[in-house]
Amino acid sequence: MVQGGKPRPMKGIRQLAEHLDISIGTVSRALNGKPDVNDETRKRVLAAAEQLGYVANQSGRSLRQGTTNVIGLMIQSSKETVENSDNFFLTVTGGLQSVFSRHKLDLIMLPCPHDEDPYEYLKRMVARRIVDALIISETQRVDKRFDLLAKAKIPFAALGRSLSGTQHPWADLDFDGVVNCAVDRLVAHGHRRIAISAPSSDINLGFVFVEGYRRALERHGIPYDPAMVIRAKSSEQGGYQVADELLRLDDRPTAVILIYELMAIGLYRRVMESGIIPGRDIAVVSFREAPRAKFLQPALTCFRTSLHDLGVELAEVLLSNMPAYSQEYPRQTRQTVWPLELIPGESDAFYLKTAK
Amino acid sequence: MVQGGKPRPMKGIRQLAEHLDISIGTVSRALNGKPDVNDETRKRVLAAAEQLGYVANQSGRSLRQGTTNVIGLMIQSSKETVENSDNFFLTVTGGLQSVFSRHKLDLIMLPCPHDEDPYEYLKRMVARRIVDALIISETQRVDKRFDLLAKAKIPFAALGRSLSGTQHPWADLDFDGVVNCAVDRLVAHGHRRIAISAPSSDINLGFVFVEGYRRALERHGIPYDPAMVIRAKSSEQGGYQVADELLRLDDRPTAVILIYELMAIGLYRRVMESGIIPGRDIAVVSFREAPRAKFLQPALTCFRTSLHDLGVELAEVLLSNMPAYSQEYPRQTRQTVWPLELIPGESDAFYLKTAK
DNA sequence: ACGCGCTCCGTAAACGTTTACGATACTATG
DNA sequence: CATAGTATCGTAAACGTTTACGGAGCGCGT
Repeated sequence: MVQGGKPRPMKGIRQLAEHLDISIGTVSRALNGKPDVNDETRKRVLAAAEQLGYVANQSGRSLRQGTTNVIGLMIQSSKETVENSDNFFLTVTGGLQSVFSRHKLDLIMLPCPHDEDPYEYLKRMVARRIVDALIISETQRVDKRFDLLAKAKIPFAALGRSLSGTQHPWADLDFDGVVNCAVDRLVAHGHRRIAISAPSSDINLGFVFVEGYRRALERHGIPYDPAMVIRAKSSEQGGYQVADELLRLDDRPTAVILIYELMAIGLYRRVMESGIIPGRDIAVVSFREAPRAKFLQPALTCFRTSLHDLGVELAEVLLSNMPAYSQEYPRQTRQTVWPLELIPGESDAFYLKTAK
Repeated sequence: MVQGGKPRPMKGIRQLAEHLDISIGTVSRALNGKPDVNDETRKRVLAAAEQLGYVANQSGRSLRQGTTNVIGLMIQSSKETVENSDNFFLTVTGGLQSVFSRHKLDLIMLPCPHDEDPYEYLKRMVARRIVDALIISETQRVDKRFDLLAKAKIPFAALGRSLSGTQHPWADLDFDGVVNCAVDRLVAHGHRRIAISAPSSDINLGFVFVEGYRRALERHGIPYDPAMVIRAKSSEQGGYQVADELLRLDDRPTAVILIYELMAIGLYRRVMESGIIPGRDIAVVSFREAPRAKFLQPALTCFRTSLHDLGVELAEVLLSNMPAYSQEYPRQTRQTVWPLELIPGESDAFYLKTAK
């Protein structure tokens, strides 16, 4: 019977060792599942650790092994993001964690303060060595952070593509595919004057979206008209504003593609104020489905995907780039575009009599 | 001219020291602003550190001083939270950071995985000693986490009150005040049959909300009817469901108080399906303003507050409980209820002809 | 000359782990 | 019986900091 003393506050592995009358090295090996330890003693150690509530001090461990078992997810939480993201991050985080937890990796979120430069913030976080690897989000078209991370030799992956070196690993929603599908559908309905909304910030997804739109038009032989691209915030207000600008045009579009579904709420509101009914007088197709807009009438045609699974994918992209896990997650491609599924509604259900 | 060698990869304070030909102790003191160092040498050290890109290894520092300069904000991101929180956390986080950054404290968010018990998760995080202090959110009515944190002697504050020991520091929205104001307003309009929605989870704010409602009714001599309390998720769907249940009642209420504004969207939708117009046939008052619902017609009567400032307040509550900062943030009270401001709309603007 | 206080700096211990290495006891093999 | 091999364990160094302690140099008053 070793069973000695009541569980006093545990100081460290040393106390645990002398409580068991075993050397500190063996205790460490037992706890970490190293082979050089007798099954019997390992059981004793684990039991005692459980009973005394011992857990390894992360600082000591990190200092020794140079690893923290923590993955960081940097989010900007810029003013626009806060208003729009609609729990985008929390959902993706769920997917990330479902993978990481299998490897005893913890995910923490690193919110960059509004008043700090994201680049400087990231630099600080990298320097602090509080995480083993990083996921960055809201990638800009050219994003200095990629160079910083590459130079610091810290494994990373991006949620969202970027032009800064295409060899960087990332996972991104399939903006190309979505906008292609939307244009195809609208053209098949007879539309040739199709407007599109783009985010007001210089986040890269906006460029990808508009470029895909442009190429899709080209494929159908429709000339690209810059007046058809409306920059607006990705919120209800933004949608309202988009509708406002479109109504003001001389040559009004017959269809509009929105980059974020919340915008549809504002757009519906504005066009209805002018007696225009979506799905009858104007076709509306929106990018990503938001739980919010399910109540729109007529039902919005939009695209859906599992953000949770996107998180899973992104986690695997990252792990394949971490030396300690790369053999477990082999990869041929380091970039993935994540597909979305069309949800047909009634907002683009009417056929336009082709003029020509 | 000390200026030697090109900036090779920095290993630690030791290399920095021998680069400067100064002892390692002095370098440390210089970097940390300790008094026992000549101004001249301090400048040299800081310059060299900047030039060589040296930053202290956090693990080493933490190990030595037992402090990390990191504050953790635990969020549950349960299924319900993910759907509702509507960037609640990101906004509060902004306020938290604006205070913490003044003290060189970094905030990280700790999202508890869906499949892990929050208590166990918190225990792990505490044990890891990755943070100096913790903020927990979504407090339950009885929340074991308070005992855990108290026993671990780690400074903490809660976003949301709890019954588990009223001496714990927290900041919370003024549910009492809001529901009182709402009831008063409705009663003044002649309503006496007032329904209320409550969250389906056992988060404490639900209890506070309903209890406040109950006391307010009592104050007006209106008997409390359990049938008037509808449990539902705090989402559009939940609002839809609330309306559904209310319409099914024999003795329908003439007014309803919602705990979350998003619910109003679903509720509007459902009652309108039955030809009932909010603000004419039924009075609707909602708790917290969400940017989403601004487009509702008729305009919703609800309550607004600055979640950013709530974050500031909460940060100060926490700091006042951390020994290193408590003299800078002295406090008489450790709990604060955060006020909200009524935004009158038209959804409760009609006067009921008092029956009696 | 002596002592005292002050400024500045170097030395070394300590924080809690992990792990390379060697030591011991025991088993199997010749 | 000698030797090699194996299983298990103890020892001690190392990770990068911070900081208590003491020492050197200096000025100044007695």
